[in-house]
Order: sequence, then C-alpha cells, then structure tokens
Amino acid sequence: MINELKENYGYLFEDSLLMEINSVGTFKEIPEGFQLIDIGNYIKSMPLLVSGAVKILREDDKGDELLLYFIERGDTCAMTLSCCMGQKKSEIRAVAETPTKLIMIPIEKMGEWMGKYKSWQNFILQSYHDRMTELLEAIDTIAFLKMDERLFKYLKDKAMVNHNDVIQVTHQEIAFDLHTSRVVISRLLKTLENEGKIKLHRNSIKILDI
Amino acid sequence: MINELKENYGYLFEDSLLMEINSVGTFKEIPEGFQLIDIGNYIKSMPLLVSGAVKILREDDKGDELLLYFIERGDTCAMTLSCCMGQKKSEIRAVAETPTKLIMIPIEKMGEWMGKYKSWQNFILQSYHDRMTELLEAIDTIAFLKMDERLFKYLKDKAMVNHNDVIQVTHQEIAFDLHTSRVVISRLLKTLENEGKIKLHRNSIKILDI
DNA sequence: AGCAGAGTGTAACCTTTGTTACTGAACGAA
DNA sequence: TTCGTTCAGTAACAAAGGTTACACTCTGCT
Repeated sequence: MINELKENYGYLFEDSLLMEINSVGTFKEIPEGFQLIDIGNYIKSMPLLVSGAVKILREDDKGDELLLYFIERGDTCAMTLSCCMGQKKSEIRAVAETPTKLIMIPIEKMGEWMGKYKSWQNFILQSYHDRMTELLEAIDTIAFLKMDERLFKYLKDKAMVNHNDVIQVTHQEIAFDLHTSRVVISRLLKTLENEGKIKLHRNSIKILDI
Repeated sequence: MINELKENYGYLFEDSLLMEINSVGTFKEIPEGFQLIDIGNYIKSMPLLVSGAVKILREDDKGDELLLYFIERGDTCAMTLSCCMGQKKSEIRAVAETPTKLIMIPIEKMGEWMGKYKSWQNFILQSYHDRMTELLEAIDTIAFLKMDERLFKYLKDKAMVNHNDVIQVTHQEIAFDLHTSRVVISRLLKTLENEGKIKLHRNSIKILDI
C-alpha cells in the first residue's frame, strides 16, 4: 500500500506522514456504480482517493439529483471530510464512476496530524479550496449555461475522467445527472449529433469534438 | 476593539488568541454598497466580520452576476480566506449589504495560529464547512427552485440580514442578484403582491408573510 | 411649474425547457 | 424464435422565462 500512497500523495506529504497513513489507513476497493458515502458516514473515516474516479451528486429531499463534479486520484472528498469534522449527516452522494481504490483514515487522526504535519494541514486546506472552486464552477454551469451547453460539457467531463472518448451511458442516466427529463436529453443529443459533435449508439456515445 | 472582538468571537476563541488578534488586526469600516473584495485581494489579509452584513456574488467573465449568500457577524469570508492561502485571484465579489465593520488579519498569522491555537484551527475548518454548506444551498436554490420561489426566498433572506421586514431595493437590483431580467421580476413581484405575501412600494418592498 | 431620469406596470411575442404519448429497435431470457 | 423489457426517436403541446416596446408615475432639479 505504501507504494500506491507514494505514487499518489508523495509529492504532497512528508515521508513520515506517509508512513503514518500506511500504518493506520485501511484499504478499500469500490466497484463501479457503488456508493462510497455510506462508508464515510458509518465508520467515521476520511477517504483518500488512490485510483479511479468518483462522481459527486447533490440530492434534495424529494430525491431530485444533480451532478456537482467528478473527483480523481490524489483527491479527497472535502464533503465527507467536513461531515466527519462536524459529525453531521452528509448532504451529498458519491458514486464510483470507475472502479475505485480508497484509503480510509480514522477521523481522530485528522486533528492530530493537523498540528503535527504542516503538509497535512496544507493538504486539508488545499482540498477545501479545490472543492470550493469546483462547487463554484458547478454553480456557473447551472446558472449561466443553457441545457445544450451543459450537456456537451457533461459529456466531455465524463469522457475525461474515463480516459475514453466513448462513454457508456443511457439518455436517462444523463437526464438524472443534469436534473432534467430523458426526452429533453434525447432531443439535444440528436442536435449535437447533427452538428457532428458526437455519434450516438445504444448505451454509448462517442465524443468527436473533444 | 477588544470588546467588539470578545462580543463576536469570545465564544469561539481563547483569550490569548483574542489578544493576538487585537494586537495585529486592523479595524476597517465599510459603508453600505461598497465592495470588500479589493481589500482582501490587495493587502493580502483575511477579514473577520464584526458587525453588519455582506452579500457574496459570483461573477462570470461576461459580467453576469448571481447572488450566492449573505454573511453576518461572527463569520469570515472563506473565499477571501482561500484566496489568501492560495495566493489566487478571487472569483467572487463581496458587497456590504449594511454598514459593516471588519478586522483584517495579516495572512502570515493564519498559518502561525493554525499550529498554535486549537480554537483558531477549528474556526477555520468550521468556516470552510459553513461556506461549503451555503454554496450547496445556493446550488439547491438555483437548481431545484423556480424563479418565483427563488424570488420570495431572496426577499425573506434580505429582510433577515437587514433585521427589517421592509427592504430597500429596486426591481432591477433584484434582477441582477437573481440573474434574470427586470420585467420578469416585476411580473413575479406583482403576483406575490396579489397573493398577499408582500406589499410593493417605489424603491422598497414590505414582506408580509415572514 | 416644467423637465429629465429613474422606477414600475403591462402587453405581445419568442425561445427554451418540460410533459405526455406513442413508435419501433435492440437485447436478453426462456 | 418469441416475448418482455429497456432504450431511443419524435411529435404535439404546455409552461416558464426572456425580450421588446411603450406608457405612466414618482422624484429631484432648475
């Protein structure tokens, strides 16, 4: 495990901190499509992403969903993080976009390392800052873009985190993530295809204009 | 100044930390309608709100704006905060909603106190968490509410931070904050008035259904 | 009083997005 | 192969929100 840690967090953390994480952190593998949030909620620990990609969704009371952003290797989930700190129930949902490996850090180590390691302190603050920036970008997207632009951005983002210009997804799934209806997505996708930006197939879409 | 500090942050900070803030922090007064962000950007310091209220807006490249949330006494601006940390240019605009008093903390003290005072560490993390929660609420509002609901929420929020059920505002100003057009706001306001929820006057609106 | 400018009310119309309904194609299981 | 289910395409219509245009009313200034 220490090797995977070094590879992903070596440039961020001191060696002694890496050793500590290695000794207390537990390793989890999450298959694609599974939720991570229960883990973070239940066993009160903080996840560090080692490989894979995770999509973060906002959920309201009535079960409406909205994609906020994707997270990749080297990141942590600042939400889960702040949930742990505040002992509050999470307000978001995290779903593995690709098969994902995590290291779970017990929260009691959070505060301890905060005083002990300057690099940990920076990492936590930087993570908060990054997540904040991503939330702001999500707001821009919802507030300032029209649905067709949001859709195309979504497709490109999804292709990016999957490292593949062909994405496996149904129109219904996209509709959930963008909080709209399947018919609207089908309509706009067809337009994008006519404009030569994508190629539609059953259960998959190829992005041409990356 | 130490008295105002005690009043607003006493329950958060140790006495020794309050003394330090008192000795290094400089006191600023911002009249209603003025921007705070230049201050935070230029002299690289972090503002603590002592009195008044501030509205935080997102701005895109084309000058489009959108209200994110209001901040009140006892808060800090986590954006400015993270801007200071990251030495990056701010992506938001902060405007004094009411006359506002701030204490500006030099950023070099940020990291120093982070290791030195547990209460400061908690305060910074809690601030990040609070601002994150508020961003999420802003996303809910934009994504899940319709314009008439957003408008009524806006009016109530504004009445709240002004401690007054009569708010001084023009339809055009509301339109800017909600990123829509004046005509739409006038239309919806008239509907709200007919429903008995508000009373319209020139340059002001009385909120009846708090 | 007369005037200019800011603020508001309202109609008519357009665009975008959401909804309902129905179609057929693709796929997997029996 | 047949049948049921999921997925996608499309039309017709409804609703929300954005745009343009114009009228009228305050308010402050000269």
